[in-house]
Amino acid sequence: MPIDKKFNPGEVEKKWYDYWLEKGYFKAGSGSEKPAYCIVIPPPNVTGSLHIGHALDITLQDIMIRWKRMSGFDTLWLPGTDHAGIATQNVVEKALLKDGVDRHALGREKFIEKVWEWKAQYGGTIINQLKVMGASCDWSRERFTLDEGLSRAVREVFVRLYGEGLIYRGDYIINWCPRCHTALSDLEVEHEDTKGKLYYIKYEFAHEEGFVVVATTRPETYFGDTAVAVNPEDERYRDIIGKTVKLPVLGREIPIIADEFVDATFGTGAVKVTPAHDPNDFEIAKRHNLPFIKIMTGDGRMTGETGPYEGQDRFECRKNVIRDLEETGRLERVKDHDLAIGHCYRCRTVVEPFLSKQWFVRIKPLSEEAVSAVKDGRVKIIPSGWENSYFNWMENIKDWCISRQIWWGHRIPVWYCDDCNEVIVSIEDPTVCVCGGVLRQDEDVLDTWFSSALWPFSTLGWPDDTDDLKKFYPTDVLITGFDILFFWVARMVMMGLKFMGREPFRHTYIHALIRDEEGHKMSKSRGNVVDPLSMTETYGTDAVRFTLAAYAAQGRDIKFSGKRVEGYRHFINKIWNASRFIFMNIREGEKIVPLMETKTLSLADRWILSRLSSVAAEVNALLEEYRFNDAAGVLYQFVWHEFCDWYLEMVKPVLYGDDEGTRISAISTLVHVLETALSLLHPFMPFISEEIWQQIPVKKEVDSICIRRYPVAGDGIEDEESEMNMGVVMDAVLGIRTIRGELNISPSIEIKVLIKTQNGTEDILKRNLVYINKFARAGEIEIGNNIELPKNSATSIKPLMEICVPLKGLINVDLEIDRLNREIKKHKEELSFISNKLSNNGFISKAPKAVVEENKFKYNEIKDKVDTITANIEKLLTINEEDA
RNA sequence: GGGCGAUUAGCUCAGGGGGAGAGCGCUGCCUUCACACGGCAGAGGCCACUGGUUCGAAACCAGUAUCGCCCACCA
Repeated sequence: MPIDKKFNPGEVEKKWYDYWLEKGYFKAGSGSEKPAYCIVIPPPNVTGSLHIGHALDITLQDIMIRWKRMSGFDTLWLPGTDHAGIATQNVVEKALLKDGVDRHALGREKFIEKVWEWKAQYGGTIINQLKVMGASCDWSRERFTLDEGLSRAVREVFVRLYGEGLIYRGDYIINWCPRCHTALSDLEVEHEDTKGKLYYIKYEFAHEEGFVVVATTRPETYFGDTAVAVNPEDERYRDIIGKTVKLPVLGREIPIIADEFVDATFGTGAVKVTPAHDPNDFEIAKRHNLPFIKIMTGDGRMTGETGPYEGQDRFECRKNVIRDLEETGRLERVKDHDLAIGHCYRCRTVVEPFLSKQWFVRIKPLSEEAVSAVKDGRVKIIPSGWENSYFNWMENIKDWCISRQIWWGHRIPVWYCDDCNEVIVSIEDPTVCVCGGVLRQDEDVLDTWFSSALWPFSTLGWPDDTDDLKKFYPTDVLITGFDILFFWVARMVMMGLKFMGREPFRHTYIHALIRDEEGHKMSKSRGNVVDPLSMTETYGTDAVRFTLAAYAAQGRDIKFSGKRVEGYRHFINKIWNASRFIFMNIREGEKIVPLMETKTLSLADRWILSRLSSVAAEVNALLEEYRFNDAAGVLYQFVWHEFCDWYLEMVKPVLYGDDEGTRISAISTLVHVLETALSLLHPFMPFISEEIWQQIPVKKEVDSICIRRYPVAGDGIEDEESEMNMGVVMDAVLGIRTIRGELNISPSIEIKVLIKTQNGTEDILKRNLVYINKFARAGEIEIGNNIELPKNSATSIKPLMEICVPLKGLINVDLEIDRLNREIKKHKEELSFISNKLSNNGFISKAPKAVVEENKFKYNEIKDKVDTITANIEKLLTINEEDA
């Protein structure tokens, strides 16, 4: 029964993905009796395209979902996309600009229409790419954060938080991106260590001779100064508190005040206070009732408050200010100074601290509960190392600025009446004010992360009490990268607890970042981005998925390269060819006997079935703990080395032999192990496992491997004795192979082998002569407890046996002597190590009995081995002498 | 400034108180009827450093060094 010589991933992937969709296997059924298992996808940006980080995310989630689906759960993997306010607006804005269209000229409504058009055109891209990766999402439940339902959830949450006083509006210093023209939350600012300068500027007293020197990194902000502050304890400045100084150029008089905040040891100990452009100064100003003067516009240009500098760009202005101060002798000195400059996380522009009226979430009441949820285990963070970061952030959390001065997003559901100053906060759009006046909706939209924070319940139908919500909330696990732990994970916990009264997910598995081959972060500017889709085209999706899983050890970044994927493609190839081999040996029209009905299982059959049992148990246990790399490793080791290298070789004599009974058993075993192994592998490599499984010529209880029952220990046969006996046979084979390999005995030469056995191994070996014969290419094999070993021979000592290959006419005796000497050296080192232990009274008295016994046993074993090898060397030396 | 992580074979990394592991690479042999994207056999490591705990440490603890990351309003 034929199977293609080569595995062709491209064709197969498309075929089976379509098949799965058509059959509706990914659809969750709320009515099902099965227990629920749910994962919500971290919604990718709707304008985005799949990068390698997504690929990892998706692979791990799909492994969990496919595993649970096969394990009898009603699984829901809920997919969707995020409107990604600033990012999307920027993308569309740029595209329009290319056509010479400015968004302001277009107007708000028209612009938003354009974004929706854009979404319609490109929004499907990333969804299709998820499908290429094999993601088994329930596409019938796909959501978008700006959907009607989700928008309703957003309004509901806003209105309720406002009603409870947890949302407020006010003038505060926020982070402002002059390019995106919007406020940003603290999280959206990325600090970058920069080598900057500290400028020392002289402020002259207004009514007497002399001056005070202040130090600043942003000299251009001095136009907004409304005071100079010193520490009240600072002796140097005690006398000048209360005096006034004049600002250079402007001549405006400002007071010298005392405030505890000032660190006397930094700079000159005197600080310029710029309340509208610095968060600390803002606080100082509130304490001292200082005025707030805005010196910069929203796009980073200087205002009329800066006199001659009006209209200049902030950086240009800085240069000019420094130059002018220097020319007028007011720049005392300039010092190198390292500082962290904040950049917009969407466009990399330097952000400005900016006084502005914004909306905020009072976050402390929400964060406290979110902390307890993790502390008492309602939410488990895996790996647990991230808990500290989570607590640290939650405990130092500051109010969340949620308003954005952009157009694409959920518009804030607040209306103002120009006539009576009424403020209406409402879920439904109001038409007119109570006073009959005209209402005007707040111009701002909400932070994208505000809607993402609701994702685990808004997608399930909240605020309605839907069946999905009842069945699938709380979800089981959230899988994502650590980069959005605060942005998203933490906020979902807060919002889920607040509005559902339950945690949004029981586990959150935080995976590492994928880096390039050299360990650098992948970025477009660096040009080291690996495109996962071109990888799947080159190597096949299964290989990419398996690679990602195999490298996804907890807690460490993954260095990724095509070379590694290539390595695992070899594994795919191995699986394909092993299957091909099995199919080749099934006769035309042959009916495969179910394993349970076979009566003549050989040692090899029983051994591989026992191993299969252990492997199934291990894989399940490892997946339960999100140890993807270990699970992948166990499967790799089992399939390649145990199944292919040993078992397939061992059945060959049976398959080509003429004992029909053992052949039938072997075929049953082969098919059973193949089918089970493919099932175990399916979550990791869905396509090839389906392709091969579909071709296995047995009666199937289901139409796809993806809904087959996931194997457990009972799918094999636990048989310790067979594993032990097989170990003996393997030892014999390995011993002979070592001799052959190291003494370079050509494979074409058939050798004679003598094995001197002890303690019942004689029987085991005699019963399994066929294997030794084949693996060792031994013609004549003599086995027995009391056989005489010839002098002129190469030897290999294994537990319970001494293997002997007569050398006469085969090889150089010196070569064997060298080899044995090397071996004896190794053993002697080991021996002295153990003997040191055993002669240590502390060890004998304090170490566990079993450990002591084990060491004694080992000592004797190695001692015997050394003695035997020594004797063998003696014998060989005698021969050399005789020859000479 | 605070916190976290890493340091194990040439490379990439698992492991985690009693025998140093894997993959790739390397060396030798093998074009054997599933697979050369293969098979067999090998070589290769004071598990970063210094102390401590212990009968026993690569593992646990403390410190040091180097690298990386996260958080942070000292102008």
